[in-house]
Amino acid sequence: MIDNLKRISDTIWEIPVSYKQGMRVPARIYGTEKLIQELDDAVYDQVTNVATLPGITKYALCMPDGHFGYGFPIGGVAAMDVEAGGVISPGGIGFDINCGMRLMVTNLTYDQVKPYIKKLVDRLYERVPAGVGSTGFVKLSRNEFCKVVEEGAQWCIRNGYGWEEDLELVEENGCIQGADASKISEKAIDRGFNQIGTLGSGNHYLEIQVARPENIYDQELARSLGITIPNQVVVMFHCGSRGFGHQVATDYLQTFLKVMESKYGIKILDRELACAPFNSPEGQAYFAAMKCGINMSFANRQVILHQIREVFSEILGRSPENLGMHMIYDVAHNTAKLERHIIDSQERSLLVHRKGATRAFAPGMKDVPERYKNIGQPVIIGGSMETGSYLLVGVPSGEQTFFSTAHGSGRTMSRAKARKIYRGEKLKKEMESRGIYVRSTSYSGLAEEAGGAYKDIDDVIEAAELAGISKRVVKLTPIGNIKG
DNA sequence: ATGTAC
Repeated sequence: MIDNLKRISDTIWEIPVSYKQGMRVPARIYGTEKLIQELDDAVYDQVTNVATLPGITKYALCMPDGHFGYGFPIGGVAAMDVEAGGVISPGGIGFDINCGMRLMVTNLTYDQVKPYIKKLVDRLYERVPAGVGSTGFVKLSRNEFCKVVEEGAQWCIRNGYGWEEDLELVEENGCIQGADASKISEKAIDRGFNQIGTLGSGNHYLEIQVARPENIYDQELARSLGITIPNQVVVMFHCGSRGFGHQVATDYLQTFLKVMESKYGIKILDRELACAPFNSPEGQAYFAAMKCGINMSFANRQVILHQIREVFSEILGRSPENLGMHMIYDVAHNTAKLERHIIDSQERSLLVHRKGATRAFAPGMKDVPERYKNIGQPVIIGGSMETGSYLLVGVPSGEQTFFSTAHGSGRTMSRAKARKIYRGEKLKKEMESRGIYVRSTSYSGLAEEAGGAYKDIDDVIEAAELAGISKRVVKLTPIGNIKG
């Protein structure tokens, strides 16, 4: 397939509209030659299917961590012009609505934390429920849950889960406007109301990490983001909207399949790309329901953050304030958001689908928190539990991807294949011998997340930087991990 | 990702 691609630069590859009937725009895949060679052929099929969707603007994009997903590739970005019949598609957002990353610093060094790492991880494992079907300690009535999904992390702050200062460091200040609980099903409420403060399973995790001096790529940017001492300990976690978001996506996929062709005359190449015009009753209902998923996820991460502060405080015998447990940022990587972008020197309203892709706004842009205005929006990219993760910032040349970048390493093999190759018990021991203490709800789940089942995170980040869609600041390496 | 299937 690589021979059919037009090489735009070392890290940008294009599939022309002539590739497939119905493509409205070319597809562009980001990656080094090595990453492109490793890419599953199904991704080409998926990203070119996306290029046929009504209203798609400029390109159907796939980020350097791209891999096969439901309908859209994971790593997919598609911006739909809502004034030109553009659609909204759950497959372009993901079942786990507002799956995302949160990162917090401490004022502790690796040497200070090392003696406590097992205690910390064991206690975090108790206090942050993980695994399929786990429920949280926040007891809510169904009515109160409906408030949470409309108010997001702001509800949490009012109810004592976190600090006022946290909110400005969450995308959308922790509450996206326009969430409407009357647009979600009873079934979604049933699945979600006891899931606030839970990690989930699969690739969801909570990790204690170190910013080693040799892994800081830009000293000044690192300092501006709060990485100020050598071997500073930070806490990163990855989770989403649990069964709640999953149910919202399921509900509206069904709705869209019913009306898409009969009512709106939209023909698609893959049922998994079910969609509706953004400006239609069904499209608007899903948009408002999806925003409930976004807020549920912000609330989920806010409560987990609170739990982490409590655990560190308990184990280390100091208050969270005294431990300097301030947030760096919380960023979503499964959303569709209405944004203004300049297309061919004209400002347009675009619904930007980012599915396994992170918003990466440049310095000076509206919606970048005041304290990061001059350096750009922080981007948190979770690697595998063995290899490490990255903190990056958005850059002006990110305009080419509607200011989007990668979200993780990207899998290179199926979960089933990883289970055949790796053993969870052995992996746990090996990781421990390398200084990473890990707790997991399932050994098979652990095997699925082996570092070897993922692309090389360094390659992905390098590709994103060379392509000019984000700039790396620091690589963070794990010392403790709780695996969902 | 997910009460891992309606």
